[in-house]
Amino acid sequence: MTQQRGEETRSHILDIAGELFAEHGYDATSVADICARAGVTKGAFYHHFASKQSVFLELRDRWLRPLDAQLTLPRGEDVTLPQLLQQVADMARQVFATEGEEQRQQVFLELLSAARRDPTILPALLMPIQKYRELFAQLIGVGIKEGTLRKVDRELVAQVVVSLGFGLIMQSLLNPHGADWGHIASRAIPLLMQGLEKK
Amino acid sequence: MTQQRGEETRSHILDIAGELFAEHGYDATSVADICARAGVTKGAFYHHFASKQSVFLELRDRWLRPLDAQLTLPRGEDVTLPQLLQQVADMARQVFATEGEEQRQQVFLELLSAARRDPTILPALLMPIQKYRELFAQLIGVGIKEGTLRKVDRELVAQVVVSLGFGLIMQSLLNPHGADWGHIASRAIPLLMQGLEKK
DNA sequence: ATGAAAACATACCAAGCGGTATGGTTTTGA
DNA sequence: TCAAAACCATACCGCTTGGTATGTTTTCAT
Repeated sequence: MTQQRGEETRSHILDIAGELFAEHGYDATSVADICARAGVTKGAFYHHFASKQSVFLELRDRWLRPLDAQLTLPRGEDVTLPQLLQQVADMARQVFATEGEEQRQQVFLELLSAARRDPTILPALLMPIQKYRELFAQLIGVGIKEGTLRKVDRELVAQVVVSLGFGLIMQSLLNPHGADWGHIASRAIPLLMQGLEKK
Repeated sequence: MTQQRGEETRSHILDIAGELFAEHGYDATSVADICARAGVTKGAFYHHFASKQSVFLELRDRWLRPLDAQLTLPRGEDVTLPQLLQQVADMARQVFATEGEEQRQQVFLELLSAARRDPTILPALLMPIQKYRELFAQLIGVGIKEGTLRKVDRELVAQVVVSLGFGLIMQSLLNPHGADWGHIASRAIPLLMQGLEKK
């Protein structure tokens, strides 16, 4: 059976590998590097993991799982649209402020390029995006029925919102301290909703 | 002096390297791979290029240059805002339709991850984005003075537009045939401009 | 206490990498 | 025509890499 000490070093190796992948990328990180910073030798590493790639795959699952959970947050039956929007805006703000998000975003790039070489990763990356899109489409639909919003193509609007979020994340990744991305994100959504035209 | 045959094989190597970098990524592409597909040997390769990295840097310049040129396109003194917007929308559509764009977008990812390890690349990536942002901000300013648009934070709107474009590009990269991205892009901009609120 | 299984360390390897040294071939200009 | 320069091929090298084989220590149920 798996013992306690083993599980600790195993997850420790996983953590360190995550750090290094985020810092230098997957290819540029050698198994020796991981072992060195983790304070372990290759013997320990290959006792717990079959290969370097298997570590990456396990990290991928670890990073993708929370995305699913976050999706069901702003749901609810008897809430008004403005409330929901505020919730979404706050959530967007949190994405950029939460501790540990920086690393996750860095790894996101690694996953992106990995998805090209290994297409089996792609659906797992696409799924949350699609879920978000559906969620927003539904939200817009509610707004239209409420009479709060004009009759617009909800699919298109949802696509726009998701793309906007995507772009903001990417930019914050490129230039983390170039702007207050959380602030921008939280202001962008109301702006989108109230529109630009005069009156 | 540089001779003709030399220039041909040189640019041929450059092309092949571009293909392979787009297909498998920079790290996963070996010099031997490039030589093999290009139908040359290492002798030819290292006669024309100092290192593998220098090839990448030259490709980077080749890919970044057209971005600059495109930026000055929609300028002009005596054009109205609607005209400009249509121009921008059409331009956005072209970004996704142009032949060879797929490869450029693939390489964009490579540049993104490379920018992390080599921060000297980053400014060259950030510059076009900032230029676009300034351009749009100026555009919005014109619209406001014209009375076509409400008084809004032009910096914020510009940021939103750029982020939206960024997000669309990234999504089209992830899921090239999942949607008609050109169509979405060309419809998103008018949507942004006319807003969402009733009346 | 003890033996077996789990956890880890050490030493090593074949393969592939970017890059070089050197020598042959083609082109060019005088 | 002919030497010099540009062009390209072959063979090789030092180094790093992911991975393995094997031995040693730690843990734990009996």
